[in-house]
Amino acid sequence: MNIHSITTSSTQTDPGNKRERIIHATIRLISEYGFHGTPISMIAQEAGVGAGTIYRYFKDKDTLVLEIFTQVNGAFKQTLLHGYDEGHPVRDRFLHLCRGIFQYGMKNPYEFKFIEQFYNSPYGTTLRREKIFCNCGDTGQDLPLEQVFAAGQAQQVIKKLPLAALIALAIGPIVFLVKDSIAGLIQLDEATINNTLAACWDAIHQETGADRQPVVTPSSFTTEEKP
Amino acid sequence: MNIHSITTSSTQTDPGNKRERIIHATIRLISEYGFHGTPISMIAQEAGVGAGTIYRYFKDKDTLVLEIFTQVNGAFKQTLLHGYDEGHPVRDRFLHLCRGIFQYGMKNPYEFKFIEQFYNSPYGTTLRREKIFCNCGDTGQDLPLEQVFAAGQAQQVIKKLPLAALIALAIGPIVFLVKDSIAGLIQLDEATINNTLAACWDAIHQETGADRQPVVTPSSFTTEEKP
DNA sequence: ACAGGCGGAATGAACATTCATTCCATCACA
DNA sequence: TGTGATGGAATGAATGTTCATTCCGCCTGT
Repeated sequence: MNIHSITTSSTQTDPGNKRERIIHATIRLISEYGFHGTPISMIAQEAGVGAGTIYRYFKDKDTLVLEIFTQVNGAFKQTLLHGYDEGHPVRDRFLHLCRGIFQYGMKNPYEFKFIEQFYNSPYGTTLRREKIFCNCGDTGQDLPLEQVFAAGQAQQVIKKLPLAALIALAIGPIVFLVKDSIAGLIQLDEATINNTLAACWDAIHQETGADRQPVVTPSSFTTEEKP
Repeated sequence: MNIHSITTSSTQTDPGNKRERIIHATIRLISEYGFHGTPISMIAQEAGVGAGTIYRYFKDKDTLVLEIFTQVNGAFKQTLLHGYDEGHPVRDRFLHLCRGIFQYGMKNPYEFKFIEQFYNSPYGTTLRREKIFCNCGDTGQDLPLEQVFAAGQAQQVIKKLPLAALIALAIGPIVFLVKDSIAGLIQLDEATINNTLAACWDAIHQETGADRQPVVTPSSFTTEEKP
């Protein structure tokens, strides 16, 4: 295949980039066909390696997928934190995270769908359950979304809803939209994205008397002013 | 394909019940393990029939699943229309439909997840794409959600966002929350459900001077919600 | 007695995993 | 520098398993 090239460091690390190729092939195929829908043979072909080679890098199919998930999920979370500033207002932090999810999905469609697939598999469900019921064993790498919600509730700018509901309201629409976009069902321009993210904020936003929209107040409705 | 419809008076045996059992077993298992993750043998065992019997009622596995999807999806849509009144205000109609999705998911978790699985499979994606690009071949059975959105936009009570975005904002959180609930990760009380649905409305709601709508009952017109 | 529904063993295709073999860069030695 | 030895990496045919589908003898209702 390759001529002498960069054979400098001898036989150690993955000359042909094979591990990388296997990983990418797996992500791409599983994101489309799911775990049981993508045989090892298909992965090998897509990666341009022999089937046996995969087992040189990964113990078995389960391990392969689990390892990829850990890596991809970690990178994803890392991406979200880029440019994230805890000092910013709650709304800004919220929008930053939501936009991050959005952009990650648009830029990494295969990884995004791979993560989705994983979370919706029995294994992913188990994992999520364990994460909730015993908060142990994690690096505290959790999405800072929870903290934003807590802060927002303390400031009374975010509705008093259970965490799960807030997460659903924030992330649900984004996942939905990104999937449609990836599938080629829609084309999103910048304005639509911004407006949709703002709408996610509207969903969780707790209105207070202080920040009511600066619009006309119908006098007929304001007869009672807090007796 | 066809089963002679039980030749006249067959008051006994088990003719209809078996088909039913096969269908339910398929829904339950596929909702959990996905299409490729549930072998025919597993379905047969769960249904309490021989593997061969399944082929007496369905041509092959694909047909089985497709037929079930058509049936379940139809019943689901039908459920949503129960008690639906086109004459009601936009917000009421919207909440009716959203609540319908929610309740259907809570009452029929296996069917709900089955539909999900199907829509997320390559076949489901193709189907959705066709549905969008050529609006042909359907019984006009579409979710009336689109009509609610159109009406709401005409009345300027719903944001001017692309249909896909509105759908994502409305349905995304519900699907998310129902899945969590089915997985046993959360327990939802009536108030939380109501508030979450209201939040979905907030997401798509276009504020005008005429309405401020904190969740409130008609009896008390207090616009302030703070104790 | 018999027509046809039924269960489940039979069948061949497809799958995950293994393994004997090939390949090739490096190196010892002349 | 040339030559052959060495060992890890790569491969795909081989292996045992599981799958979807078919087939056949049993059994039940009439």
